[in-house]
Amino acid sequence: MTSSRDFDNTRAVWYHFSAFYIILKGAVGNLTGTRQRKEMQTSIKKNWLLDKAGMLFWQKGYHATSMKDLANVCNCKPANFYNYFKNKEDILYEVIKNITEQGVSSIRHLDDDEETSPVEQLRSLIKSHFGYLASMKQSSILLSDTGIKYLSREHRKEIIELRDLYDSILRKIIRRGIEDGEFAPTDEQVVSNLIASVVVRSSIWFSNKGRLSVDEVGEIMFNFVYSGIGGE
Amino acid sequence: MTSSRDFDNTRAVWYHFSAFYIILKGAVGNLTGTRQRKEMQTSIKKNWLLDKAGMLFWQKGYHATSMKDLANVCNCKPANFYNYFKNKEDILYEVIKNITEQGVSSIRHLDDDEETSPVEQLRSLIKSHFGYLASMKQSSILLSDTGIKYLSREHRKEIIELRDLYDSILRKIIRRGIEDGEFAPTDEQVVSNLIASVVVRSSIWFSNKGRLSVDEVGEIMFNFVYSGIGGE
DNA sequence: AATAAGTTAATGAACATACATTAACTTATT
DNA sequence: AATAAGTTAATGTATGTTCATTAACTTATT
Repeated sequence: MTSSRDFDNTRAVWYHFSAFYIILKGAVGNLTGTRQRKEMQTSIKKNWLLDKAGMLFWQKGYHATSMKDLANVCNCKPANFYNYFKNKEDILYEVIKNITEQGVSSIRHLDDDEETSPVEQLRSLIKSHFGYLASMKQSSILLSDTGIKYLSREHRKEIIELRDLYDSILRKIIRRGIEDGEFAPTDEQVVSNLIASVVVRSSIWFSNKGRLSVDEVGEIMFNFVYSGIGGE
Repeated sequence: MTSSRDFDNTRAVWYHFSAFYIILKGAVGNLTGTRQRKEMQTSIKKNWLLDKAGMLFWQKGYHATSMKDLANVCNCKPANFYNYFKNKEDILYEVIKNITEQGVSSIRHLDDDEETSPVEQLRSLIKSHFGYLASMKQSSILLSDTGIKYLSREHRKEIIELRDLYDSILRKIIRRGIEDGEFAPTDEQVVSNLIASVVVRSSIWFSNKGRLSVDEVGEIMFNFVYSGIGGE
C-alpha cells in the first residue's frame, strides 16, 4: 500500500519535471479558471503521451509496439491509456494526424499568397518543411507513410484528405511557376510527388550531427528541385 | 477424414496448376538426377512461397501478417512453413534478401562499366529500379525500408551491406558525371540521397492503373533528376 | 467554512483471443 | 524403403481491452 502511494508521488513529480511538460504547463499559468486549466493540462498530458507513442511507433513499428511498451516509456500502466484514447488504433491515428497537420501548417502561409513568386514560394516550402522535419528529434513524418495502412477506413480517409491539402498547395505553386514561364512545363502531379518525396524522406538520412547544416542541405535540396523542374 | 483428404488432393492439384510453379517445375525437366531434381523442385516451391509471403508482408506489413494469413494465401497450413523455414523471421529475411538482391542485381552491371556515359547509367539506374518497384503489385509500402528493423542482428547486417552496395553504385555514377563535367558539381552524398528518395518513394504514389504508364513516369522522373543535378 | 457530489487519472486483476511454434502422425513421391 | 511434404492437435505466451476500485481534486450545496 504505502509503497504504491510513494511510487505514485514519485511518478507525479517525474511527470512535472519532464521538460516539455513542465514548460507547457507553466505557460498555461493562472489566467484561466481552474476548470479550463485542468482541461488544458489534460490535453497537454495527452499530447505528451502522443509524442512518446510517436517515437516508439516510428522506432519499432506500430504492431511491434505493445501497449506495455507504450506504458513503460510513459511510466504508467497500459490501462491508463484508455482514459485518453479509445484504443490503440486511435493513438496511431492521433499521432499521424498531428504530424501531418504540422506539415501542412508549416507551409500553409503560401496558399493564399499570390504576390510572392513561385520560385520564392518553392524555396520557402522546401526550407520550412525540411527545417521543421530536421528539428524533430525522434519521430518522423514517414510514419504517416508506413502507418496509414493500419488505420481504420474513416481515419485513413481523413489523413489522406489532410495530405491532399499539402499536395494542393505544392501543386498550385508548380502550376503558377509553369504559367509564369519560371518552370519548364511538366506533369504537375508527378512532379509534386517527386518534390514531396525529396523533402519527406530527408527524415531518414539527415542528421543534425552530420557534416552539413540544415541550411546547407536545405540549399542543396532547393537547388536540386529548382533545377529539376527546369528553373534557372 | 475423406473430405479432408479430398480437399488435400484438390489443393495439391491447385498448386501444380499455379502458373508460375508449373512452368518452373516443367523447366527443371528430366535432365538431372532424381536427387538433384527433387532438391530443385523443393527450392522452386520455396521460392514460390517466398513470393506469396513477400506480397503479403508488402501489403499488410510483417507483424500484421500472421502465419495463418500466409498459410491461407499459400493454400496450406501454418505448420507446413516450418518444413521450409526455421521461423517467421527467417521468412522475412529471405523475402527481403531476394528483393534487395534483385534490386541490386538489376543495376550491378553499372558498377564496373566505365564505358557507358554517366548520363546513360543514371537513366538506366532510375528506370530499372523504378520499373522493378512498379512491377510489384498492390503498391503499398517500402518493405525493405520498414521490414529490416524486424530482422535479427546478423540478417539486418547482411541486408544493409547489400543496400550500401546500391548506394555506392549510385554515388560512383554521380562522381563520374561531375568529373566528366556532365553534371554540375554538388555534394555527391546528399544528392544521391535525394535521387534515391525520388525513386524509392514512388512505390507509395505510383499506380499501374493510373493516368500515366511506367515508361512515361520513368521518363519524367529521369528528366527531373537529370536536370536536378545540372545536366542538359 | 464545511460538507457533499462529481470528475479525472491512475491502478491491478481478469478476459478472451490470437499468436508462433512444436511434436507426432499421415500421405505422397521417388 | 526412405525421404519429403503436409496435417492435426496442443502448448505457452503475449496481446489489447474491460472492469471495479481508489486517491486526489474540483465544483455545488448548505
